[in-house]
Parts: sequence; structure tokens; C-alpha cells
Amino acid sequence: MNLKELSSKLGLSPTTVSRALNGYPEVNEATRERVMAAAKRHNYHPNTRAIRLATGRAMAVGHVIPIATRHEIVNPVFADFIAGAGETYSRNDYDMVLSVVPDDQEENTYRGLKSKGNVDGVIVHAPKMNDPRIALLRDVGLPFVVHGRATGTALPYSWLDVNNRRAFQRATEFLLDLGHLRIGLVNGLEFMDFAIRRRTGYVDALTQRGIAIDPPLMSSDEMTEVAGYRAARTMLNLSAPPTAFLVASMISGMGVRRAVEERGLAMGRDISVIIHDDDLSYMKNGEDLPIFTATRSSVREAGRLTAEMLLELIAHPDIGPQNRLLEAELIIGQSTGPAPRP
Amino acid sequence: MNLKELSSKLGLSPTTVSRALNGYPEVNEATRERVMAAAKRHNYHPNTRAIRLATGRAMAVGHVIPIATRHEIVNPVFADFIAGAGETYSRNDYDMVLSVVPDDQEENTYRGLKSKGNVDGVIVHAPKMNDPRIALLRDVGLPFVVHGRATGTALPYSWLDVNNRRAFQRATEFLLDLGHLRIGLVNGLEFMDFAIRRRTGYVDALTQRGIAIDPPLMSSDEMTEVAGYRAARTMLNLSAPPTAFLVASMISGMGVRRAVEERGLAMGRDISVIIHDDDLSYMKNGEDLPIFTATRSSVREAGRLTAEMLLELIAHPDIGPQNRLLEAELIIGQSTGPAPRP
DNA sequence: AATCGCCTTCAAACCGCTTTGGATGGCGCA
DNA sequence: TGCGCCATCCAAAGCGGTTTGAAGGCGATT
Repeated sequence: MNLKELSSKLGLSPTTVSRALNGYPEVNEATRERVMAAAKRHNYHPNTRAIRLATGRAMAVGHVIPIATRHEIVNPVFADFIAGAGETYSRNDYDMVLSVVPDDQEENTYRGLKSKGNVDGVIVHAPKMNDPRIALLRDVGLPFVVHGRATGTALPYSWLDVNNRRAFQRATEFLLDLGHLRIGLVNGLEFMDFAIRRRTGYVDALTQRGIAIDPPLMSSDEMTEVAGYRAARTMLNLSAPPTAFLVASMISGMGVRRAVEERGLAMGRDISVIIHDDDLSYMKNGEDLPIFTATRSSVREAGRLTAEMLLELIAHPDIGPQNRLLEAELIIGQSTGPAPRP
Repeated sequence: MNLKELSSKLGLSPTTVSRALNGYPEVNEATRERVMAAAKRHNYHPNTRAIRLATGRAMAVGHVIPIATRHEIVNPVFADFIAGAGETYSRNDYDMVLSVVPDDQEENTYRGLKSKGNVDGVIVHAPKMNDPRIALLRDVGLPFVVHGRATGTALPYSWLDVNNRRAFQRATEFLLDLGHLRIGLVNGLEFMDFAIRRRTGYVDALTQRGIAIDPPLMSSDEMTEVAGYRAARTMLNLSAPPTAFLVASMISGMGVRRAVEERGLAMGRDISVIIHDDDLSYMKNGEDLPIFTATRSSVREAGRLTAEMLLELIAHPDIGPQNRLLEAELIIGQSTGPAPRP
């Protein structure tokens, strides 16, 4: 059942039927109702492909997922972010199209998405320092919103981010207030923007309290269980081991816990641990009482909001760059306590 | 730059240019090369929306992700599966469109996808027992492949699955061979098809060795860290606690480990644990030597293969249902050992 | 009665490609 | 020389909608 069939069945022109269904004013209300009823009765759904060609809009948003050719980590945060963004798209009748491409193909992919007209805009994931994608997308002329920010980028652009610096600064202060003086940082890869900011927060807090930065207490690696374990184990083996850890993610945190317990230490008593909790649905930080003390910010909510921002940008291309900074909350769990007396 | 412009620039008809670019035989090789060169020079990319309308194909595959209105768990396995499937789509110039919808909208979503022509086929995730989606999709006439199977479905349909029953049967036998007689099953939700099959494998192995099934040693819940912890703790509190656990996932396994260590027991010595390892990129089971003994099967590879199967089905609608059963391998890690003598 | 203007409706162009059904011209062959 | 065939190219008709420009009908105005 297509428009032509439906309109001839109704004894109307396709023009009128189309207008009736799309809520245009220049159609008699009685006619509109007749059309609506017939559309429902015949289960008429306009063909998306035709709409897209006719309107010149793709009614779709792209997410490009680069697969690193070296270490093929699929960001675990990704699923929840996508779920959040997807909710927004569904509500607004947009499609979400995912492109999984080798990372050396990312630029081509963006250009292709634009020139082939597959999408009306894109969301940029996991920005790095001086991320080239921002200039690229600006150049290409594809509306975009960055989930995160890219330190070093001069051009204005739209982004939504968590205040990572502040979150880790507060967390560090919290540990300092508990009397911890040697705090190990188990960070993500520090070419990632969020990791840079978290480190800055950590360093700032220590510096403000006049505590010297000790490089062996700062590690940076993939946010996996194994990497977290390894980093924590290495630090615990130092002659002056840390009494607390500040950890980049829930998953890294499980690795840290493994290292701590393997050593016969008790988390929350011998060693304090604070993680950043993305509030992943499959990786809840405990139930009523959190396992880990954590800086928490829902990445799913971030997905919803980022997508909304992008749709706004697509609808009003002239509003200019939008920005939004979310604050993480500090959740007190069982993994922190006063520094043990030496 | 569109086809008309390009063709007039070349002094050729759109027909010929289109044919030249699409490799049709009725065009002079010299002409073809001239066209190809011009297309590259002017950076011509045919408009996807137009191609789709003209050919009647969407060149896209749908993945419907139902968001349970009650417990909003985003399947953690999902990201890797998607990454795998996405690789296949990219290679074949297909788009992957994700629909995140409330689970009571799933049926409507499939019908809409078909009638609006957004996709050429779909992949069905997380099949349940007697899954209604199979009959629905057959009825709707949308090509589909199920990742997993649906016990209780009489109709033939295409699927790709891991031999879950066999994997858990072997794992159970492995534990029995180590002398474990009381083995706790920390299963996923048992309305999920894979969980049913795993349980069957577990039960079969015990039964064949003449060991009675003890219901308190079988649990079924969401595959989260917390649920795993809770299940293991409950079983360890039994008057006759298990000496080994068979666990549905890496994440549940971390919870089990927490419960084990909280009790002052050592994994691999006091308690043996076998998990199922989906080989998630962000959740590797250790590095050279695995943390957990595991039944392993890459869900990412499953994504690749399932997508290939679907594209095959779309290209040749008449080949009929395709099936493929993958075997999981048993990986020996540090988490298993002989049953402690009573 | 003629004109104006509004409310409805419609025919046709258009979006940018594919594909059908010719046309054209050169060449081999009788 | 004439004919048929093949290689090559093209005009035009879709695909299924949206949108522009125009027109018919009718009450109100003059």
C-alpha cells in the first residue's frame, strides 16, 4: 500500500493525502480525518526511502566506532551510551546507524557518510587530545556533537561532557581528608581526553595540599580488569606503597580489588579505593550500599542528552555550538576508610 | 556532484555513467575508465537515498534492542556482538541500524521496519523459550537470523548459536573429574534460551554420573556482578556448601570471586570456578594464563558470522533456513583444582 | 453582477538514481 | 552491395514520496 493507491482509493490526489497525513494546514479537517482513518485501516506507512529522497534528509544519525587495528578494545561504556542515545532517536523517529570501521578508515567514513547522504549528523566518541575529527567534521560540514571534549582544539564545537577534572579532584580531596597521603592513580589511557582531565584533577588536589606528585603512583593504561590488576599490583610492590587508589572505571576497579585481596589486604580497611562509576546497567556498583566509593555519572543519561543536543543542532543548524557539562556525584561506599596508622 | 552533473561533464548519458560505475558489461572499457577517473576526480559518490529508492533495497540491516521496562539491563555482550556484525556490514557496504525500543514496542518496531522499508533484514538477539519474534518475523516477511535458538519453536528458521549444552556438560564433567561432587550453578535467567541449554548440560552431566540434582545448588538470575555475588554467597552459606561453581559469565564470575574471597577462601584451591567466557574485548579472562577456567566462545566472531549469514539470506532469499552451531573451547585457568578432601 | 480572496484541492515537477527498451553505427559475411 | 549482428550508448520511465504553482468553488464585498 503506497501513497498513490491510498489516494486513489480515497478519490483524492496524492498531494492532499500527503498533506493530510503530515499535518499541513491547507486541508479540510473533515478530509484529514477521512484520510487518517483510511491510512490506519489500510495500514499505510509511507516508505522511508522515498521520504528521504524527497525531503533530502536522512532522518538518521551516525555513530562511527573505530576499531583500533592494534588493541581491539570495544569500549564497554559504549553499549550504555548507545542505549541512551537510541532512546532519544526512537522517540524522535530517527534511525541510529552504526559504522564499525578500522580506525585508519575513520576519516573516509565521515566523508562518505556526508557525501552519500546516509546521515544528518554524527556523534563523536572518545575524543583524544587535539582530536583531528573536530576540524574534519567542521570541514566536511556534517553537524556533530562530541561526547567529551578535546583538549587543544581551538575551534568551537558542540560537546557534552562530565566534569572529570572536578570529579577526580573531589575524590582525591576525600581521600586526603581521610588521611591518605600516598594515593595511587589507576588512570585510563592518557591520550584520551577524559583521562587527561582526571589526572589534572588528581594532581591539582595534591598540589593544593602541598603534597608532591610521585610518578610511580600514577599509571595509565587500558581500562580492563587485567590492566587494573597489574597497575595496582605494581604499586603495592613499591617500597612505599599507596594506602589508597583512585581508579578510572568499575572494571579496572575489579582488577585493583583482585590485586588488593591477593595481597591479603582488605579493601576499605587496609586500602581505600575510589572508582569512577559510569553507572552501567550490567555493572552496577552494588545495590543499596555501593561496593566502591565512587564518582558517579550515568553514561546512559549522557547518551540521551547528547543525542538530544544533536537533534537540536540538526533541526536548527544556525544555533551554533552547544555545550553542556555534567557534574559527577560522589557516592560513599564500602571501599574507603581512614588511612591506617603507619 | 550528482550523476547528472557528472554525466554532462563527460558528455555521456546518466545511463552510461551509472552502468560504467556499477560494472555493467554493456559499456566500452575505455569509456568506463574515463568515467571512473572522472568520478574519482570530482569526488562523486552516488546518493544513498536515491539508490535505495531506485533499487528498492535498503542496504541496511536492523538490530532491535528491547529495553526491558522492568530491569533495564543492557546486555554487556551486546557491544562486542555489534562490533563483530558491524565489521561484516562495513565490508559489504551495508548500514547497521539499531532500534532501541521499550520491549512492549518490539513487535511494532519490526512491523514498522518492514512496512517503511528501513531495512532488508534483522538480527534477533537474546531469544527466549518459545520466542514469539520468530513467528512474527516469518509472518511479516522480513529476512532474519537469530543469534541463539528458541527452544519450543517448531517453525524452521535461521540461527547461529554456541553449543551451550555441550559446553556446560563438558565443564561439569571436568569438575567431576577433579573430584567435585557438589557443584553450584550460577546461571543466567532461565527464560533465556542459552541459560536453559546450559542448565541442561549441567544436569545431564550430573545425571550421567549418577549424582542427584540438588535444587539449592542451582540459581538463576541476571548476569551481573552483584547477582553472581549474591548467588555464590547464598550457596556458600548452605550447611553443605558447594566445592565448585559453574558460572554463566565473566561478570557473574567476578561476583562469585568476591563472595569466595570474602569468606576467606581461595579460588582454585578451596573452591573451583568455571565461567563461560564470551571473550569480550574489554573483559579479557587474564592474559597469557587465564584467571578463570572457562568455556570460551567469541561473541564478536559470532557477530561477524551471524551478519554474514543474514547478508547471504538477503542476497538469496530462496536458500531457506541456515543454521550453524559453534563449539566452545574449554580453557584451563587458575580457578580450578582438585576438590579439597573433606 | 462583477470582483476579490480564502479555502481546498490538484497536476506536475522534482529528489537522484536504476533499468527497460530502443537507437545508432561499424563490421563481418553472403 | 545489402543484411544482420553486436557493441555501445541513450531517452525515458520508473521508485514513492514532497512541494510548487495554479485552479476551482464559493461566500463576501463593492
